[in-house]
Amino acid sequence: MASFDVKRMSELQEAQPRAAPLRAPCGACTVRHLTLCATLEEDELAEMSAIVSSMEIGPGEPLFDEGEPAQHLFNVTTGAVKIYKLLADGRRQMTGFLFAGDFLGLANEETYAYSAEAVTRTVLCRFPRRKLERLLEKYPKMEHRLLGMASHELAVAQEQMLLLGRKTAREKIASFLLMLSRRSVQRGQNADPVAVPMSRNDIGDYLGLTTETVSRTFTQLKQG
Amino acid sequence: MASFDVKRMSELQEAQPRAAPLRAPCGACTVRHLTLCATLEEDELAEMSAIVSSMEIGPGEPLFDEGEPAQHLFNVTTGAVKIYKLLADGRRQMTGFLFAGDFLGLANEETYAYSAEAVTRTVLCRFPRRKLERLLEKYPKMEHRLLGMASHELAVAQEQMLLLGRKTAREKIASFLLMLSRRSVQRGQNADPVAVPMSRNDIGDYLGLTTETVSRTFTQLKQG
DNA sequence: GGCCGTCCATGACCTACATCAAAGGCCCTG
DNA sequence: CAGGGCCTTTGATGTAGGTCATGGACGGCC
Repeated sequence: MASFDVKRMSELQEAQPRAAPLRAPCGACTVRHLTLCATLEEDELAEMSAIVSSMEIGPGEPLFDEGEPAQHLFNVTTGAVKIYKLLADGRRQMTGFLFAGDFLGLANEETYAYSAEAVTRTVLCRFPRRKLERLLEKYPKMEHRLLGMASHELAVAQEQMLLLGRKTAREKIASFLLMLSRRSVQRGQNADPVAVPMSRNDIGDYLGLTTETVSRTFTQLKQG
Repeated sequence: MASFDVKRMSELQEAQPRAAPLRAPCGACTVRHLTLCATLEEDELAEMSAIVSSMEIGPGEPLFDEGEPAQHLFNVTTGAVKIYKLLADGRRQMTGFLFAGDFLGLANEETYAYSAEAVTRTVLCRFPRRKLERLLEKYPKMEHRLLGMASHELAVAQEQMLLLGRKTAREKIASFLLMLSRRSVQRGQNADPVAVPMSRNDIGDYLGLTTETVSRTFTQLKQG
């Protein structure tokens, strides 16, 4: 993990006893305004509470794998998750890093289109897919919200394609750090000494670079 | 344009007098089953007809530019459209090629997140954004359908990130041809001598390669 | 406290693809 | 039908970033 002191601190803060899946008190949710649940009234929130459960996973633990039946959807409460796709020979492409408030598991096929795994200790809300779908049917404004989130994701994905296809290593790293900084601010944290919770290897697989190039470019940017 | 005879033929077929925007007879739409409108009943379709207009643009003509106010959404009826993002110095990344049945213009910001331009002579349905949004509000199943389409787009985008970040030039070209072939079949056309309506340059900007590398790899694949 | 595994940094070298250059084909237009 | 653009192909050469190898720092574990 390493890197910036900020990180060490936030990690300590997050430490808490591992608990069995637990009914989540959605009313007290700190990231609700960022998520799917932002649109809900008091009583609707209760219906969400009824189908959601909370779970926690540690660094490196898988959430689900590409190709697996998509039975749950998730919402990150605290921590960070990476999502990625693999080629047969092991080459890997991260397609995103997700933080508090981000949603994952959306799939219109019956199986997940990518794998997901915790970067740091992570707490998530878990929704059974069928039950959530029934709720979406009942409350179109939730589906509307979800469409907004999906089309935002789509814009982010296009920006990432621009990065992967056309930017130099320096530009990739710079864009990456700026992205982290912006997200950090969004969540009310420091913008400048930004926490970089993921490994060089993960970053490389996100930016279409090797570990070595990431490392070299970091030191180059620190100096220059 | 060039390439396969198939192409020349389809181009001739498509030739037709340029007409002013026209009320479209949605009932007769040949690509409806592929689109947003697939879910609609007779009377709902009439409401769509009431807000849609048809338009036609020729090869190279812009549909809209990144950053422009997003006032319309579009559905491709015949032809092909490319969508792309630019860097300040002119580097370009195609983020997609769209064919009959594909939807574009979705934006949760007030402006388009990418530019769009015709590859071949193209006919589209055009929906005023506000009016379509009102219709979506009225018919949640349309919004549901749209969410399905968006999440499909998202899966495609992730596949493309894998390609851009981790595949070799050969693999990129091969994947590209397979994608064209699959889409062609979806639309009831030939799978094998597949039509390649876009230029080497466009393909390069789609795959994160230069024109020269695309050309070389094509000849290499033809031989090997 | 010593051992191991993982991460990070850095150097030496290599290669896939970019860049630069030139020439032929096709289409349009005067 | 001659001339100019644009697209494509192909060759020669350059280089950003990959690959391979080494060593040091840190952390977990017996």
